[in-house]
Order: sequence, then C-alpha cells, then structure tokens
Amino acid sequence: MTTSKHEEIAASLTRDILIGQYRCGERLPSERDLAARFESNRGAVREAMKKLEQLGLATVQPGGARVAPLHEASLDVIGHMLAMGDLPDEDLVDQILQVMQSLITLAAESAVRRASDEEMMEIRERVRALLHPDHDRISHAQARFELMSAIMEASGNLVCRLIARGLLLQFAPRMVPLEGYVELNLDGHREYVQRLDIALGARDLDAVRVILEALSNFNRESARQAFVAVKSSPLRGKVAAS
Amino acid sequence: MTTSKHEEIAASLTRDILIGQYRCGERLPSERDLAARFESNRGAVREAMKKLEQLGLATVQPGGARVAPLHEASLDVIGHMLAMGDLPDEDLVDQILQVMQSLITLAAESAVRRASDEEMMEIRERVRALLHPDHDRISHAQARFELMSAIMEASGNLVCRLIARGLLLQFAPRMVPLEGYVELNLDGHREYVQRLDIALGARDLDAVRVILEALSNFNRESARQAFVAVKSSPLRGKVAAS
DNA sequence: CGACCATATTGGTCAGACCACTCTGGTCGA
DNA sequence: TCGACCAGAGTGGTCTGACCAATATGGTCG
Repeated sequence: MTTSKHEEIAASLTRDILIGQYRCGERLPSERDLAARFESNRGAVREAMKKLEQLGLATVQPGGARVAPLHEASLDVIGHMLAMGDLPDEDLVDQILQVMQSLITLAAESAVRRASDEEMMEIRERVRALLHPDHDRISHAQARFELMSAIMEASGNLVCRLIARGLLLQFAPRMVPLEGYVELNLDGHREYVQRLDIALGARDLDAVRVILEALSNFNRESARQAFVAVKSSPLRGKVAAS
Repeated sequence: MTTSKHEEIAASLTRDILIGQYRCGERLPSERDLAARFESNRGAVREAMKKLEQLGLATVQPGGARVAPLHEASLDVIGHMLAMGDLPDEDLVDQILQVMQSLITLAAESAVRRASDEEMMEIRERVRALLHPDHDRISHAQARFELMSAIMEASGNLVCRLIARGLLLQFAPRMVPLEGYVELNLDGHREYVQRLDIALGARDLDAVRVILEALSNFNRESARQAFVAVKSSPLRGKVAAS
C-alpha cells in the first residue's frame, strides 16, 4: 500500500458518493465515526473530507457534512468518474472530446490572430510533425499533445490553457485501457493535417475552424470505434484480476 | 477578522506568489518558519499549503515546497488573479468571456440536437425573459445566468457544465466593481435575442452559433467600455479606503 | 401541536511529538 | 584539486489528544 491513509479514505468516500451509496443531500457519517470505521485517526479523515470538499462532492459544516449535487462539483471529479468502472464512460469521453475541440478551436483562432510569425512557424512545425511516417500510436499521441500545447501557448489565453491542461491531465491516464484499440483513419487524417498547415500559414480563420472540427470528429469516431472494439474483445476485465 | 487563520495565510501566500514575490521554482519558507511569521501553528500553515497545492501554485514535497509555473496551475487561480488589483485584469476578463462563449455555443449546439421539446420551450422562455422591459441591470444579469444554466443543463454535457459553472463562480463576484459602468447596447441586444428565440425554435444550428457569437461580442464590448468608463471615473480606488 | 431550550454531538482549531525522507555542509579519498 | 561520500540538521507527513464554537437533537413547556 503506497497510498497514505487519507488518500485511501478519500478514494473510498469519493467512490461511494459517485456510485450513489450516499445520495445527494444525505449526511455523511461524522469524522469520528469514519475514523473508527477506517481504523484511522480523525486527522486523516479530516484531510479526506477536505479533498471531498475541494472536489465539490460534499459540503462540510459544523454540525455535519452533506453530499452535494453532482452538477455543483469541481471539474476535477471528471477524472474520478472516468476511473469508476473498468472502462471509462463512453458518453463522458465524448463530452470531453467535444469540449477539447471547442477550446482548441478557440485557442487556434486566437493564435492565428495574434501569434508572431515565429510562433506560427513553431506551430506549423508541430503540425507537420504529425505527418512523419515513423510514428507509432504513442509518439503520435505525444506529437498531438505537443501541437495542442503550442497552440494553447500561442493563443495567449491563460483561461483556455488552464482548462485544457486540467482536462487533459485527468483524461489521458484513463484512456490507457483503450489505447490498443484505437485505429486512426490515417489517410483522411493526413489530408486534413496538410490542409491545417496551409490554413495556418495563410492565417485563414474559417479554414482552421473547419479543419479542426473535422479532425475532432476523426478523434471522436476513433474513440467510438475503440469502445466497440474493446467491448467485443475477450481480454476485457483483465485489470480486475490483478 | 471573520476569516480563519489558514485562509488568511493561504490568501497571503497566494498573493505573494501571484505578484511574483516568490518566483517560479523558488523554495517557499518552511512550514515552521511560516507558522512563526504568521504567529500561528503549523497545522494552519499546513492547511494553507494544501490550498496552494490544490490551486497548483506550489508543489509541496518532503524537503520543501516550491513555486510552480503559472500555466500548470488549476483553473481556480483565475478567481485569485481577478482579485489581485482594485480592478480585475482587463485581458483576463476578455479571455474568460471568450471561453464562456465557446462553452455556451457548444452547449447550445448540443441542446439544439438533443433537447426534448419541453426542455427547448423552457430554454426559449428564458430567452424571452431577457426581453422583459422591467429589468434592471441585476435582474437582467440574473436572467442571463438562468438562461445559461438552462442551456447547460439541456446540453447533457456535464463537462461543459462543470467548467462553465466553476468559471462563472469565480468570475461573477469580481465583476461587481464594474457593474455600475456597463451599458448594454439594448437595441442590438434585443434584436439578437429575438432571433435567438426563433433559431432555437427552428433548431437551426448555424443560426444559433452565429447569434451567440454576436451576443458574446456585445458582452465583450460592454465589458471593454465598462473598463474605459471606470478608469476615467473619479471614484476609482474607493474600495481601498474602507 | 408548535415554540423553545438544554444538552450531546459535530466540525474547527490548536499544541506537541515522532517518523521517514531530503538537503546541506564537511570530510575523506582518489 | 576535485570528486564521492556520509552524518546531522531540517523538512514535510502523520498521529495523538485536547479544547472550543456552532449545530443538531430531543425533551419540555406553553
């Protein structure tokens, strides 16, 4: 057990809340009761409760802690929700991809408007890097990540950058189980990547927008097919055996 | 002093980091030193450090805590950044408005696609509520907030919803100093609101997108003008006197 | 039956201690 | 002279126990 006590408690309580063990508005057991249940001290329980409060899953006040409605939670719950089953929730994954597309499009528009020529060349190099033929899945994903980072940085939009980063940090680790099943439509993908390079060079806002939407749709479709593939695979659920 | 010790310490340290008192990568004083400096106990300092870590402003490890680069921070730092000066940073406000537009547009598209007729009627009622002539600034802002909430809920996109909510929660309170100076272009605004009502009824995706962009531009322009107005106002800085 | 109040319980805070790990500065050896 | 090495000081991580203020509870009184 490498995890500390309060992390263990927080994970357990988070899971209980997310699966509906404790329902919205319901009172959680007192810190002292939880300390006894988890055979720990109140300090550890207290840190766990802090974590729950930070996640927006519970409101803790003198008199007791109550479960908060999910739609009032913090963005950080997404990672926990993705980690709930043996596979991430398919709808949630698609929602994340949609939001990421919106943010990247916004950032790209901003970058096209205000990036210096040097920054734009840097971005276009990252775009062209996607075309290198010696990419396996992992290095290709890495290249896409670096492209996204470059666009976000050049956009000058800190808000956009922070959200995208926070979202990706929760999203990426949970997609590992699906990694082996994604099959990118490489031909169409390369086609759009080349067009993106040109559109960025021309600083053509509308073209960039359209191409990014198309690329995002590629990703969403790839994710969808990966879910289909993994669900029909005989290896499913091997994680639970470890 | 209604704020508790650890909140006071966290606020002080947050401010120090954001103004560059402690630079990126630099080591923060030890918890014991900070406890002595703030004439408090280590527990309080410790809670404050937890808060800093949650904000992504610092990484705390055995051996010492270090300041993290701003672009690796959590979205929650935005609220603190807005609260830094006597007025929110103008560029940051515009960035937030841009992101909000992206998210609302995404949610609206999703809502147009998948909302039931009842939900759509609910949304359109909120839209028409914006046209009521007996709105003062506050109730109009309230009505816009409720419209946004309805769209977000109908979109079925939890990720989008959580981000927008979190962002607005940090944003709204900091805009209070500007409230008196916003002058919405009511004629053009009403025009677009009416068109939005119709576009939603027709479930016209492109029209909704265009109208929301126009409305967002109205908001951004209003905010810009409010900054101009407040900066030329003789009442500036009265907050510091209290 | 409802308003009210005393009490038990809850979270909030604090003080102090111990532990495992990291960092530092000095020493020793090549 | 310079490098590796090592002991000690310092750090955060954790735990214990206690007290306080605010809340929730259940009984009592009107």
